Amino acid sequence: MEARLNISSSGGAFKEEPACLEENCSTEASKEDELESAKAEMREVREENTRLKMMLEQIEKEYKSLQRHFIDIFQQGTKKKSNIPVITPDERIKEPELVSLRLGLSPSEPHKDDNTNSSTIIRDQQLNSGLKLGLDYNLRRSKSDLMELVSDTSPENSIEERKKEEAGETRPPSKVLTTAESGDDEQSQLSRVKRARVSVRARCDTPTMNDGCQWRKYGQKIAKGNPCPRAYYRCTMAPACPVRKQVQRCAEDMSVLITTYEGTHNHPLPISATAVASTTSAAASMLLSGSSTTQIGLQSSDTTSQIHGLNVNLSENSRTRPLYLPNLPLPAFPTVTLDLTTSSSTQFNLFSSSFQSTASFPSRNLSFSFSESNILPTSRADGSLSHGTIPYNKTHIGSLNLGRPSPEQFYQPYFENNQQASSQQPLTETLTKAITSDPSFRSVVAAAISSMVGRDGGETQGNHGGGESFGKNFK
DNA sequence: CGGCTTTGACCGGCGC
DNA sequence: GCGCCGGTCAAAGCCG
Repeated sequence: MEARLNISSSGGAFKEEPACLEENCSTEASKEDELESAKAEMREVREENTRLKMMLEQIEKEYKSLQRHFIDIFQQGTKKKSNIPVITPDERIKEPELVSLRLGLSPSEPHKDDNTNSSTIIRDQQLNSGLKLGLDYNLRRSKSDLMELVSDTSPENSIEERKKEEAGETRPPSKVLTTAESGDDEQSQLSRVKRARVSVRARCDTPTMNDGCQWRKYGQKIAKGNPCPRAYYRCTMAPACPVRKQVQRCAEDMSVLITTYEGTHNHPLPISATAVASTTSAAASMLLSGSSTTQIGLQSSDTTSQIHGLNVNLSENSRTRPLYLPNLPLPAFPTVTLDLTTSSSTQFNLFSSSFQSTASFPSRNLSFSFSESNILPTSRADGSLSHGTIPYNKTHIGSLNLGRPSPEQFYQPYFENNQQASSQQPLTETLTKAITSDPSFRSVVAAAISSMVGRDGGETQGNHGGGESFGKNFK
């Protein structure tokens, strides 16, 4: 703001101090002018402050409206599942790992005006600029399409596999991968996309996380730099499912379990597994979409910003590994990591890292922060959402718990206090549903993510398979 | 008995 | 070419 402290050079009257020098009297007069201008400035500041307060009130109203909607979803979910214990605020306080979506202002810090206002502008600008972004996992598909529903790190990949299936090819999972990796440049591109991995870091006491899928261990290795063995699992829900995962404990913090998913399921999944897979798919898609986006606007060093309450960490760490992955070697393929381990602020970090050859995959470091003081969203028991659901999920919800109980505990720190049916609902599902069920939420997340991905990120998303998975348009 | 885990062997990529 | 390392295979054993 321009300071208008005009120093008047006009002479003033010398009434009380006739002996004063002309210079001193001139200073006295200019002080009065200064006082006046200061008063005027204060008035403007007050008006500006009033405007800001009004804006803040409006934002708070929007936030509370969203929060009510959030709570409604949560309560409806708990009502339909009468055996689900309702989480009381006290329980939430007791459980440090309990995470809840904090989109918008933090209740504990509701007056961060600058961030809020600026982020509102950013959101509006980005939404007006035709943002295309999505987080849902496309529940509108037919059952046949479900064969390629989840972990759609690449729609092309799905098409490729579908062609193989149509041709009656039955290859061992490893053969499928190796076949896809050979060939011309286009196939090379596909393979690069195909090999995108999603790593999930979460505090977990059990050997593996319960992600809703059935896995069979097929190998174990001691990886260099980590005394903890790395276990290799293969999806056994379908005979030829190529999806694999690697499970390894973090060397620095043994309580942190690092699960890396790779591949695309070629079979329908239970809704719990769908949630996890869709979330990882979204992360992978975001990473892969970044292959054609620029880093304009990103700072060279790791940056944390707040956009609508989302802690967005942007980093260009294509060469530097994250600090909290000190013992993981740089993988040959782009990797997105969902970090659910931050206990203090309970952050949901999402970043990609680890590029071996070139930085063709721009690194992303998102940190979705969740406030402990908010209510954790719980999906409805019937999975009904505004985005619709698929008959498969409805008919298979009951079957989720019929099979052999998996020893895995997904996001166990949270779910250990909720051992009823709600414990079968992975956190990612609730988050996904919470986001996808509310356009405002989607806008908020869209603004946050788009600010990181860049303007062409949405377009790139759309090019990844006509709206499949993460590439769905928000509107 | 079927499915799973364990574990040593094997293979291929990569760097020197 | 050689060694290292990650990833996979497959036989053996375990378990419900």
